[in-house]
Amino acid sequence: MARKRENATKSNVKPAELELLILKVLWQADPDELPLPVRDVRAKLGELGRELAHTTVITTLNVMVEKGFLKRTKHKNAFRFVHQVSEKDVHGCAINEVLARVFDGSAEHLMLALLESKNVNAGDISEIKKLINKKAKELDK
Amino acid sequence: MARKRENATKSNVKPAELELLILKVLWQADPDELPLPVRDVRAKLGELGRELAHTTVITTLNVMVEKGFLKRTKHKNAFRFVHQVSEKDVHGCAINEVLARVFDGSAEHLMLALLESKNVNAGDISEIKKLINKKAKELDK
DNA sequence: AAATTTCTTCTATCTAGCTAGAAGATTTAT
DNA sequence: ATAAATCTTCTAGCTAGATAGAAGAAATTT
Repeated sequence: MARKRENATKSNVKPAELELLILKVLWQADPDELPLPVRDVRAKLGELGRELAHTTVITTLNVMVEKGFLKRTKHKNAFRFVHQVSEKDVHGCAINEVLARVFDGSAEHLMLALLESKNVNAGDISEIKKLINKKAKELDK
Repeated sequence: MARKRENATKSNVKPAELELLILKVLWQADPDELPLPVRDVRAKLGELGRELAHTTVITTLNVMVEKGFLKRTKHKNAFRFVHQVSEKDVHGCAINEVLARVFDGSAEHLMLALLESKNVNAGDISEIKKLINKKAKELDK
C-alpha cells in the first residue's frame, strides 16, 4: 500500500472569498471543538460580520467538501465539518498564484510592490529583513 | 481648476484574468504603436496562446473601458485602445489585495510564504535581500 | 456597382460564486 | 401525541467573467 503523503503541501487550493473565510473560522477554532456543526460555523461568520442564512452556509460547506477543502462527518443527526487544507497550503498557493498571475514569476517585482505598499510600515520592513537574512543564512550552509 | 493627480497610485484596480492579459499586451507594446486597434490586441493575445474570437476581444476591451482601465479613441472608422492604469498600479493593488485577503494584513506571513515557495530560488532570495536592505537604509535616513 | 472585408453593437450562452427559500425528515419540547 | 425546532437537500435567482454568433454599417476590392 502506498504511503500517504500527509506532509506534502497541497498545490491547488484556491478558495473563493467566503470559502476562505470559512477556512479561517475552522483554523482558528479550538481543536477540541472540531469538527464544527453548521450552526457554529454560521455563528462565527456572524461574529466576523458576515451574516448569512443557515442554508447559505450549508451550501457553501458542501461545495467545499466536494472540492476537498473540508471533510464532513455525521454526529447524531447533524453534519459537522473540519478543514482538510492548512493555512500553510492556502498561503503557499496564494503567493504562487499572485506571483505567476500578476508578477510573471518575478519574486523581485513582487517584493518591490510589497515594500512600496502603504500597508507595510517600517516595523514590518525590519521584521521582513530578519526573515530574509535568516533564510539566506540557511541557504548558505 | 484642481490639479490632476497624475502620479497618484490607483488603489482599486483588480482586472480579471483576461483583462490582466490585455493590460500586459498594452504595457509591453511599443509606445509609438499605442493606442492599439482590436486586431493587434487580438493578434498579440494569440501569440501568448490565447486565441479568441474578434468579438470576444472587443467585448472585453469595452468592459475595460467602462471600468476605467482603458481609454478608447476612434481612428478613421475603427477604435483603438490604450491602458489607463500602470503596471505599478496593478502590482500595488494585487499585493494589497492578497495581503489583506489571505494574510490578514501580515506582511511577515506573506514573506514567509514567499520564501518557502518552490518558485523562488536562491538567486531570487539574494536579490530580495538586496532590495530589503536598500529599503531599510532609506527608512533609516 | 456589386461583392467582400472589416468593424461595431447587441444578444446570448456557460460557469463559478453568493445567496436563500421551499419542502421534507427527524428530533425535541409541551 | 401534537407542536415546535432543527437540519438537510433541492431548486433557483443574481452577478461577473469568458466566449462568440448574428446583424448591420462602412470601407475596400474586383
